[in-house]
Amino acid sequence: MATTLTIELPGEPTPTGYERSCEEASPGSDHGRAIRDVLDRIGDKWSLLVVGTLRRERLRFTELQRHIPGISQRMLTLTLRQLERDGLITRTVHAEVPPRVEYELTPLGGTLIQLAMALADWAIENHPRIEDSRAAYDAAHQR
Amino acid sequence: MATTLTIELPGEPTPTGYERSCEEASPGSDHGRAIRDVLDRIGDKWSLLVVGTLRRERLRFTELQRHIPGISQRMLTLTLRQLERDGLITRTVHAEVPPRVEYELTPLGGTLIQLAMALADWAIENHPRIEDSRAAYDAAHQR
DNA sequence: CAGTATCCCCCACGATACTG
DNA sequence: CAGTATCGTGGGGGATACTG
Repeated sequence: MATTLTIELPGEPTPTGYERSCEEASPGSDHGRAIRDVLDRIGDKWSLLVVGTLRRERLRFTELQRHIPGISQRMLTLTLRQLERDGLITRTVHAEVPPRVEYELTPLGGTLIQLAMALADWAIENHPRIEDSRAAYDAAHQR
Repeated sequence: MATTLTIELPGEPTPTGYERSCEEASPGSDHGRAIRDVLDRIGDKWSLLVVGTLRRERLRFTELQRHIPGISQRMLTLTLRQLERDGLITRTVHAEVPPRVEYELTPLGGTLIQLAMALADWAIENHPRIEDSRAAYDAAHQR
């Protein structure tokens, strides 16, 4: 069983949201705001990592913290709250002592994973080129 | 006329870079660094906008500034320098008076466009859901 | 025209301490 | 266990002025 992701690559101008939003002076437009909102979330330090960690299993607060080395309680809380507010994860409190709270991806959060994977694949494939370019640039411009 | 690119997304564990980097305590690992580097670039305020503006035409400094309302000279310069250092755009100085400097995408920069489009499409398609979720969350948690 | 150079502000994030 | 509350800091980014 495999999912199929289809991307339209316009040979002729079939303007995508991105193209249109670039034309029309991006920020301020509705599309500009949508893109900015999403970029703010995936561009921050922890969101994508949290989503990735939840991709297969529902996890508790402390378990998440163990899976994501370096994250502080504060940032884990904040990140989880934002993801919950945006409808990307759910937070379930079980009425027990001691308290048990579980987080899991929503379907919407699941679709974000596809994006994250495309991003990660591009990053990993092209990072060597980027590093080489940086080295060359630094060599040419240092004094 | 449009080309169709179809990608098989494995339903069974064929770990992608993203998945692997989530497993292995992302930051610190090589993949973690690659992803972070790319995220830092596309997550910032102007890079994606600059790349998008250059997607079809080579442009001069002032032209870029006109196409991207709100960007300051300083931020345009900084953004262009980083993109150039990462090998995503080229900077060509023509020996003329007055000076003429033109920026254009490299092939590597061109591949970034694909990413940007996937991102933008996801953002535009899902933004309504996100906004609804936010409204619901805020209504439920306000005091 | 295509940038530097300064100054300043805000806030994302980290560290630490405390709590229902 | 799963969080708040508080304090402090770095640097991303804006405004403005100046220059080869």
